[in-house]
Amino acid sequence: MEQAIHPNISVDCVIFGYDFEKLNVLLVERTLLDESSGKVVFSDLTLAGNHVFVNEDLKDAAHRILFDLTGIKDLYLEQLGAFGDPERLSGHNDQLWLNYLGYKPEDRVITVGFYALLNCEQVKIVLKDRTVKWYPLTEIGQLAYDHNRILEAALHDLRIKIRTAHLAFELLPEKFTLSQLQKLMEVVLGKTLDKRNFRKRLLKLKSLVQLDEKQKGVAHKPGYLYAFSKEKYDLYDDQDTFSVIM
Amino acid sequence: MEQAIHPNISVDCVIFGYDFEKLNVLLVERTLLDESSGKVVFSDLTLAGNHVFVNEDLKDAAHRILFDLTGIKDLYLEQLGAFGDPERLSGHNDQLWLNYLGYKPEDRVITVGFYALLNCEQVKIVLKDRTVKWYPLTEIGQLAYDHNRILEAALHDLRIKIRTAHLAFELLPEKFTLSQLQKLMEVVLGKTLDKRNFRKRLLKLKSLVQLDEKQKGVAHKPGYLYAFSKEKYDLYDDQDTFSVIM
DNA sequence: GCAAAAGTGTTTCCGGTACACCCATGG
DNA sequence: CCATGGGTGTACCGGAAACACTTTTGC
Repeated sequence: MEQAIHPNISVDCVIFGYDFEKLNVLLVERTLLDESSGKVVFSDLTLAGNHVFVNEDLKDAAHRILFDLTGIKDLYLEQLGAFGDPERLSGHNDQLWLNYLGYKPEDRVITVGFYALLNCEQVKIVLKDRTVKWYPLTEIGQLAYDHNRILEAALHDLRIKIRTAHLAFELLPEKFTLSQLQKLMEVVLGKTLDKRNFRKRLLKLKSLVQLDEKQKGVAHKPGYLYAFSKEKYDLYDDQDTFSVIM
Repeated sequence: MEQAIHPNISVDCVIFGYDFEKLNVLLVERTLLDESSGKVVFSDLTLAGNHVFVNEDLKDAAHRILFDLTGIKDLYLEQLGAFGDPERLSGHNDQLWLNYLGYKPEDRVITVGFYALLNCEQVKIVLKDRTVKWYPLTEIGQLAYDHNRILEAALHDLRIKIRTAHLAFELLPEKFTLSQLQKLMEVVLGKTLDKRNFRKRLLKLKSLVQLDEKQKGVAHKPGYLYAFSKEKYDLYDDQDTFSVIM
C-alpha cells in the first residue's frame, strides 16, 4: 500500500533547462485519441506532474517525478507553494483527459508546484518517451490545467532568487566561464550587463573559484574555467551572495 | 455538500499582530481532558488552522478560518507554501488529539501555510473563545504538529518581504507616525535604525502621504500622521519600494 | 590576418551612513 | 520647567556605473 496514489494531492514541476542560449522548459505532450476513429481529439502540453503517493513527502514526490521522466536524481528543487483553485482542472480538455486516465474528473486535486534547474548539455536527459521535449520559454503558449500560472510563479521566483543565491550555478555545468555565467544572467533577467562591472563583482565572491584550466576548442581566446564551491559558500554564508547583480 | 470538509487538506495561519511594542502571534490553546477523571492529559498551543471544504479555494479557507476565530474579514494574507511531511501529525499529543476530534489519526493531511498581518489596537479582535490569545513572538515555545516550522517560515518570509513591499502598513493602523513605522521595522528586522536616514528614505516614497493631522494626547511634541496610498503605490509600481531599509 | 570573445582600470556620481541640536507638548 | 519623543542638514565614503583597447585563439 506504500505505493497507493493519493487522489487529491499532486505535484507539478517546472523543469528549467539552460542551453547557453536560452531558458527552456521540459513539457509533456498530452494527446487524446478518439477511441473508435483514432483521430486526435486534442493535443496540448503539460508540466511534469503526477499525484503523490499516500505516504510520500512532497519533495520526494517531486524528485520521483523528475527521475521517472528524465532519469536524473538530485536536481535542485525549490517549492513554489500550493495551487488549489477548485476550478483548476475544469477546462474542457482537462476533464476529457482525466476521464480518459480513469480519474474522477470531479475530484478536487490541489497541486504543489516546484521548479527544478539543470543544464541541458551537462545533464543529458534520456528522453524515454518521445512525448517529452524541451520548449524555449519564449515560445510556450497555452498549457493544460493551471500550468501557465505555475510556470509564471516559477519564473517570477527564479528571477528574484537568482540575484541573491547560488541558483545560477545549477543552470550551468560544473565548470564554466565567466562569460557563460554572464550570459545566463542576461537571459534570465532579460537585460544586458556590463562585462567589466560584472566580473569585478563576481570575482569578489569567495564561493567562486578559478580553476587551472581553460576553455578548449573555441575560435577565440579561451577563457578560464570557474567552479562554484558549495563548501566556501556555506562557510562565508550571507556575505557571499550575488546581492545586486541587477 | 458544499460544506463537507476535505479530510486531507488543511490550512494553517500564522496571525501576526503588532501592538506598537512587539510582534505577537495569535495562538489557540489545545487542551485534552481525560474523559473519566477530567484531569488534563496535556495542554499546548497551535496556530489557527482547519481543514478546507471540499470545494473551497485555499485562500478562501484561510480567510474563513481568520474570520471564525477573530471576526475580521479582509486581512492581508500571504501564502507560504505546502507542508507535507508524512510525519507531521505523528507526535504523541497530536495523535491523541486527532483521535479525540474524531479524525483518523493515520490519515495523511497536507497543510498550506499562510500568514496574516494586522494591528492589534486598530483591529480589535473579538475573542469569542477564551482559548485564543496573543503571544509575544519572543515567548513562543514548542507548538503542536509542525507549527513551529510553519511559524519559522512565516517569520523568514515576513522579514524579507517587509523590506521591499507594503507589508509594513498592514501591521499599522491607517494613520501612523514615522516613528511608529520606524519602531515596527526595528522590531521586525531586529536592529535599530538611524532616525534621520530612515525619514529621508521614507519621504521619497510616493505612496506614503502626509496628512493634515497630528498625533494627539502624547506628552511630547506631536508628530504628523501619515497614510499609505495603495493607489499611488500601484501607480508608481516598482520604483516605490522600501528597497534597502536594512 | 581576420573574426570573435577574453580580459583589464579609471573616473564619475549617487546613495548610504554617521552624527547633534532645537522644538512642541503634557504633566 | 522638565521630560519626552518629534523633527531637521551636512560631510564623508564606498560602491555602482560608464566607458575602450589589447590579447589569444581557430580558421
